Amino acid sequence: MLNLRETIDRQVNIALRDLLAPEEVPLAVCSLARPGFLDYTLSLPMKVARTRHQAPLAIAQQLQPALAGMPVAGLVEAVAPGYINIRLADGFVAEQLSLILASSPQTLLCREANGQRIQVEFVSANPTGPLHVGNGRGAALGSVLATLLETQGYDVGREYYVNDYGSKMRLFTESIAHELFQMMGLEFPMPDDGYRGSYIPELAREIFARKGAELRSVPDAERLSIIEREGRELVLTGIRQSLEEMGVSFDTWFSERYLVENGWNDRVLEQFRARGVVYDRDGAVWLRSTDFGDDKDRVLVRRDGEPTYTLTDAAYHFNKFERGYAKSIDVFGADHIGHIVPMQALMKSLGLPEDFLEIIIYQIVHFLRGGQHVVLSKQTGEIIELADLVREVGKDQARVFFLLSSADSELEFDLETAKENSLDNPAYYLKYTHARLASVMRQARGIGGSIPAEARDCDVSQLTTPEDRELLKCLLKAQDEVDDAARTRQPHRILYLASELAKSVNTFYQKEKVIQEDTALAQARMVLIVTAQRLLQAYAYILGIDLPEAM
RNA sequence: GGGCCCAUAGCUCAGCUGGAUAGAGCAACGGAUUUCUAAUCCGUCGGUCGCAGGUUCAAAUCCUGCUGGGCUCGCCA
Repeated sequence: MLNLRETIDRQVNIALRDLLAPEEVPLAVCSLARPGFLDYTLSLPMKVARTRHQAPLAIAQQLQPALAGMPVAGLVEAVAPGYINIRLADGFVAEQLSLILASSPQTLLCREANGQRIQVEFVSANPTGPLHVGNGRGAALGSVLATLLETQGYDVGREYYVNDYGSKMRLFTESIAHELFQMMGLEFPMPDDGYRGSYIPELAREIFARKGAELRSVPDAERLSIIEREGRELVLTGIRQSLEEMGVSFDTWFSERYLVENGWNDRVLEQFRARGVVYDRDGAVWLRSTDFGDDKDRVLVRRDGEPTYTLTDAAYHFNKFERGYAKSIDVFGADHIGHIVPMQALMKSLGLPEDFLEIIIYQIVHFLRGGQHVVLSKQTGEIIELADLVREVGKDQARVFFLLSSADSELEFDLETAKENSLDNPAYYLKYTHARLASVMRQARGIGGSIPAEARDCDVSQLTTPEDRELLKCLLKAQDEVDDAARTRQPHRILYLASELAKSVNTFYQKEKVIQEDTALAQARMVLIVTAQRLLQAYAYILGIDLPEAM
């Protein structure tokens, strides 16, 4: 599908080539005019009025004739206080509708492959327990962002970083061991900061059932590594499963342990040494990260010889780079907000490209039930596991509700509303709208009407009501909006676009009859409905939600 | 105290490269149903865009300061 702004800008620049000074050219960009209709507007006259010592309106009038000749233009008007409004030519609009009809929901909003590889890393919760409801927001944002970037032609890798090395993992293992050893009639002390969730005894029982005999026959040290391996696998299986239930899948599950055991830390440390950005102090190895914008230097290797997460993070991102990614977009929760500066300093100190790492932080989610804030704790009996949430409200409802606000804003997730079939539930609204359109198509086919596959001959001039024009506007601006959403990394905007489209469809539906005498108007309306449905499906594809044929 | 995020209608939130009268849903009130799905639609009510400066022909949008809320500041990850 065409990016209209780009297309129009190009034609504007050609039309005005001889009328603009070089420094004025960048100002010749159009945007969608505000109130209704399909006009694209150029505010250039007001921007150049001062340097030209002319009234904006006079400049607009002066440029108008040249623009009137553009292929995209139907009507070009100079209006006060100095805008030039460009109404699209009907033939051009019909061509756009044709492009939509010729596309599948998966390809409709897609641009050509650009050969660049981008990784989106998201969720990446420690494999020391099941996913928490809060992880759902990262799952939704990351998965939709990944698909959104694919529409822009990127080769996207979805990755989950498994933090299966280090002190957290040891605590996890020892917490299970404490339970498990009891079952075996042995003793193992519960670590001070051990994990105390009810899933720990469950894991212990599970491992005991599967590996009990083996555990009896091996020495203590080996027992712990068996427990660690088994515990990790069980937890990861659960995590993978609850993400799948939310419609989220990954291309790679990347192990931290793998990094460490395959010498990536050492490699990166050597690199740091070669670049002269490390020093030894108090028995530890430090990175001079303050040279790269950090507010303090960071320890890379602890006094006890163990690598810090800082070193492993450096190794991990260096590894991503070595795997051929031009960029890594990491999606983190608000508790990682303080990591941005140190992480970027790390990238700089490694000599990675300036724009290699992008970090998206999403703010916290508040859950509500019946208008009351839900306190997430086992004591209150409220659900805290993502899997339970998805089971309660449904996959699509969960995805949609996690996208209800921009990642930068905190989010209120109302569990009751998510289950309701009402207007304040966008998931149902989208589904209902699609089913309604599908029903119209069925009726049209039933009475021998044809569903158009081609719109080039569609007489767009028939579409004159505000409802017609509003729907056309939704269709034509779609690619521009999606490109913007991808560029600014704002997946939630796709949900808003879909809801806006659905609203326009329903308003149109209520006001205008589609199935009627076979006239030019009826044909044009049918094209409008079919393209609207296709676009709705394209948005749903990016959002990862399913739209039913009937409800 | 430092860093980052947020502050827009009674509530929850959108608001794209600054542009023409600041939008949506909910809530409140009033309408539409012999009809292609009323699980819908229309209308009314509702705003000093946190405050104060600045830049600009033009600021919710950009800059500075302030106020309030959130997250975060480990040789944990």
